[in-house]
Amino acid sequence: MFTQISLALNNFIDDVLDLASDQKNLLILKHKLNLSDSLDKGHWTTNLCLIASNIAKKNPKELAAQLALSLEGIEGIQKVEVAGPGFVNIFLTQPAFLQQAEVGLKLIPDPEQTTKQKIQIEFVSANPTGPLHVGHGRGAAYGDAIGRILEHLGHEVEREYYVNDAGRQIDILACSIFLRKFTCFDEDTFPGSAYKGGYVLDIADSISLDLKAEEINKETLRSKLPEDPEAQIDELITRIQSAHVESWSLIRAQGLAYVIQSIKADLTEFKVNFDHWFFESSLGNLSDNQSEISLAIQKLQKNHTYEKDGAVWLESTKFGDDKDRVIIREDGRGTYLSADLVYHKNKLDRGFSTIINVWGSDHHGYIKRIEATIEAFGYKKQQMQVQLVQFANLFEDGAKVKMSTRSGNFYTLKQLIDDIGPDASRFYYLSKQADQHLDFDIGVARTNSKDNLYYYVQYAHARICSVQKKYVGLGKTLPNAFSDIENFHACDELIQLALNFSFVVHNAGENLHPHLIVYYLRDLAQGFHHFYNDVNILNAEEAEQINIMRSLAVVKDVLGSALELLGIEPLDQM
RNA sequence: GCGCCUGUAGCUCAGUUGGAUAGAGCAACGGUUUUCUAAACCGUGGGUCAGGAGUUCGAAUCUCUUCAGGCGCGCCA
Repeated sequence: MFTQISLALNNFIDDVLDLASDQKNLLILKHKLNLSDSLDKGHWTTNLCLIASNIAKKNPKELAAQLALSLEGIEGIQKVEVAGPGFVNIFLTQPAFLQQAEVGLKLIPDPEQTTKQKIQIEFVSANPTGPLHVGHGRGAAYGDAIGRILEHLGHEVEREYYVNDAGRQIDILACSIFLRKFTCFDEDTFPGSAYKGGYVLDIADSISLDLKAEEINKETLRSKLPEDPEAQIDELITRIQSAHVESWSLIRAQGLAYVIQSIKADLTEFKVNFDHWFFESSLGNLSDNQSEISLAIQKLQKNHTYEKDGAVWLESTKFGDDKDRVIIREDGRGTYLSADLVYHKNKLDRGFSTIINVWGSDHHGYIKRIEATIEAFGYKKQQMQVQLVQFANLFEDGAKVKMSTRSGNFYTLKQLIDDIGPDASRFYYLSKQADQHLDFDIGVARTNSKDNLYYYVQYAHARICSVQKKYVGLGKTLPNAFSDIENFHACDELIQLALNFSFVVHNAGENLHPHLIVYYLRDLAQGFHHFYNDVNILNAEEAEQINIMRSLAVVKDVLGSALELLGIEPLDQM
């Protein structure tokens, strides 16, 4: 019916309203055809006449009366009412209404008709210097859900993880492993800027070297170190690197591989799979003037850079940034930005129409400069969408779970998954808009009651499965169509709610808001639980029962699909 | 100081891009089970949508402003 009605609305716009083409386009863009939020407002409702009256300067109620007349002739429409300031409420015949449920899962508007886009989502991209923690989990759940939703809407999606394997952080990791492996410091003198987590010891144990502990001069290593922790760690890196060239590169490579492997394992357990792992190191080095990074920077240097204080600056202010940025330091090394801007060029060169970056919200100041560099390379900044994700606070029994990355004492994603499972974790991660603070209460996620929204939703799905099983147990076959529907009204509200799935998915996809699906699931589950308590299904009269079972199958399918869009497996029993 | 985000019921949050009477969960109180899973359901109370001004048929939503909170402003990554 959506298609027929929206066709009629377009005809109305063309034939009845006499508009200039830009006014017409505005009207087409702004008017809405929605499922009514309550059945006494009909099944469908449109604000077309309200918008049109604004644009065409005509009386909305007169327009609405005209529109109502032209809609009433359409097959399947029972009556049309003008309501409020000029809404048009459309009531369908019961067969036409239920007919919609038969295609309940088919999205409207149909994805086949929308333009298919090639979209890339880059997310998580945590530095490979330790295990993923609960903050990363939120980005992982979010990016993956967005991917699923966009795929469901018919787009082609690639998921990518950007591995920062070239920077100083990895040197610090390697250094930490070395210091642990050969116990170069006591616990209380261990360098403050080194990684102290237990996993560093695990990595140290996993690496076998020819280097013997006796060959290391710990005295020299520890002597006259700078006070400043950052300078101290840099000095340690230099000393170890130059004294033990081979062992150093072995530790660095194997340590990195170990961490990446554990990150991959955690993500797999979390049911997040990346199509592509992009290594920063693959961009090459600035010292090699034929490397990807050098060539890209040379391109920028033709028009958009200048030298000052011995460094190379990108004129990012020309493209809307707040200040110009250094891309090559005084000492000739690149900045973090230099690699990152080349990475973004690389992504856009690969032909994605849109690239979505999921970043921690503390990076919001970074958006403008990346947009500026995208434009400097000749792309449009609108091709990149940045979605910020706030960190999640963990609570347990009302108290905040303390986390300290510095000491290596933090709640890992793995622990969370082991504790409440990947599905409940994902559900709660996605239960709030991504760029808002999230208070995640593990205690609630463990409980078996209505407090736990996750189980409330799953229970609705499981209950339908259970009724279906009983129904089949009575020797009956699950109906695959409605029958004799003129007077079947028991499930009207439930079906209307189920039909809204299409609109929720579109909305969630357009705005990159997976949390809308969580709230929709809650509403649909609630609608079902109300119904279930009101109606004794298996004692209903035969014809009625068939139609109820058919309706519930639709609701079950929608619940299942919605859960799967969040990466959650629907439960058949609990 | 500049920039971004936020402010909705006691608490945690939704609010379909400006629509009809602002919703839900928790918490509080009262009720529902010889019947398909009570991990459920029903009822009651609870609001100056932070304050103010503006835009229009119509504002929680858009503009301006005040107040309160968070974050970001490196030749760090």
